[in-house]
Amino acid sequence: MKILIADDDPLTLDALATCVENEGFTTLRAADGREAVKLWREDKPDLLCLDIMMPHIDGYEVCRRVRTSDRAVPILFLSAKNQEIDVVLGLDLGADDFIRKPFTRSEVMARIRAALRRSAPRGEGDSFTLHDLTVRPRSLIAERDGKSIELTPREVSMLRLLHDHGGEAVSRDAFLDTCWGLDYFPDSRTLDQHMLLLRKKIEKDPAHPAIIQTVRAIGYRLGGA
Amino acid sequence: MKILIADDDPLTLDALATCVENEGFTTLRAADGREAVKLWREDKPDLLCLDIMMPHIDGYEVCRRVRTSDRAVPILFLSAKNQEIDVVLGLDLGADDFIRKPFTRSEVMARIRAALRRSAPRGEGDSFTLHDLTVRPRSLIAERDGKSIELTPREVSMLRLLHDHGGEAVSRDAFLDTCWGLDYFPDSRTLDQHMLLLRKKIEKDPAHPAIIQTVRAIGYRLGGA
DNA sequence: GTTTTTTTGACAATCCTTTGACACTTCTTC
DNA sequence: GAAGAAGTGTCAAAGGATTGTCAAAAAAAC
Repeated sequence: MKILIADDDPLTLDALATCVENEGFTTLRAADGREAVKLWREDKPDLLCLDIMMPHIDGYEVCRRVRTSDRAVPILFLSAKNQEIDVVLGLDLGADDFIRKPFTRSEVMARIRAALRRSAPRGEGDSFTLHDLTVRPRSLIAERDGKSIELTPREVSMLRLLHDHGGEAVSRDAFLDTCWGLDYFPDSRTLDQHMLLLRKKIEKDPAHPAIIQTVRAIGYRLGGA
Repeated sequence: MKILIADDDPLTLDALATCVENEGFTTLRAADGREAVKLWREDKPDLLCLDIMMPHIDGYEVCRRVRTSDRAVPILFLSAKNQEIDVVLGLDLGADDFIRKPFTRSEVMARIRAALRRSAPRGEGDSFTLHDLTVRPRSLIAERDGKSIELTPREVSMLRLLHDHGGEAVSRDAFLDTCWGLDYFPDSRTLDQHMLLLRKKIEKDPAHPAIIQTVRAIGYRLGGA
């Protein structure tokens, strides 16, 4: 998980970045708005923390530019100590939350985690995660603890369908509709067989699936937690 | 759209409620936490605005209680003028946003709309609650205190029938008609057996059912709240 | 043409439902 | 009140349906 932090005050920037890094995230640091936009383009962070008052391009403007091409990535605004945030403007620009200085370390992390949690089930785009697994559709690969697992296109498609339902059960018909053709005639064990292989690949204990749980008479769903 | 507003200061309560109503929402007004919980149970609002400092039950506690049976409904916290909000605690309890007094009318509405927007696509669908139990038909699951109980399709169907009668007794014939086929001939213990298993699953003390009460010579009903 | 992926069919394992026997409670009737 | 009737709770086990699993064939991809 990469988090972009933009602040023109070096002290604040460093304090924030350190705090975020200690929680296990990677950080991208930007000293002004222009750099923030550049870094966002290049590295596609999973979340942005933007100070509002910055040289060249202010936080609002960064948010506006990002939102023109990504309306999903969470954006948090930071405000200086005695500076009013224009909350209404921020929300209209698509901001997700606001953090007023002075802030505590735990408050910042709580808000970041909350924003990530809210945004997690979306992400139409590239990679997505389920449990401790990161799936990269373009590479047909899933990663856990740095080790990669090769997947087939159909398997990725199945995982994405599960992911997009975020914990809700997905019916067998939905699988066949989405991952196969609509007019498919499944009087067979096709779906089960694919589940079997998929579980053998991604589950730590395929006999007791933690990621893909079966919902009898319905289909399958992502395991809780 | 119903919005619950809880504040022990009548002036604030009225100002907020009026403001929200002018935007086309219906409001439920609560003067303290206890009333807020009661109103929530009865009317199932689509969003909650909770003052933190309130008599009897404070905002945190209201949030905690609501979250035990509904983890989806957006909850916003209000803070008095010179009063610190425990943001970390609030977020951990499942709050969605915080509004510090003094607030402007447009800020409040922007935050409310943003919270509703976020919650909309997560539409829990046709899930419903009975007592402290949240039933999610699509996953064949009931949840209490975050722990989930697996159900069968028939059990979900039985619970839904009970729920739809909201406290009124449901006849045994109605059960057989609705949850089984119409032309079913049950001179047997089928229904009782299903009630037995269902109670074992969802009742804290199956010997003394609190959720599913039997009405002799009629059928069953939801236990009084 | 070789390798990978997908599909199929047979069978086993599991879960859900139903049934029958019996115990228990509540209501009716004497 | 006591006895019987009706209604319900409980258990164990049978029956039916759904899903898991394997090996191997078919199809697709390289």
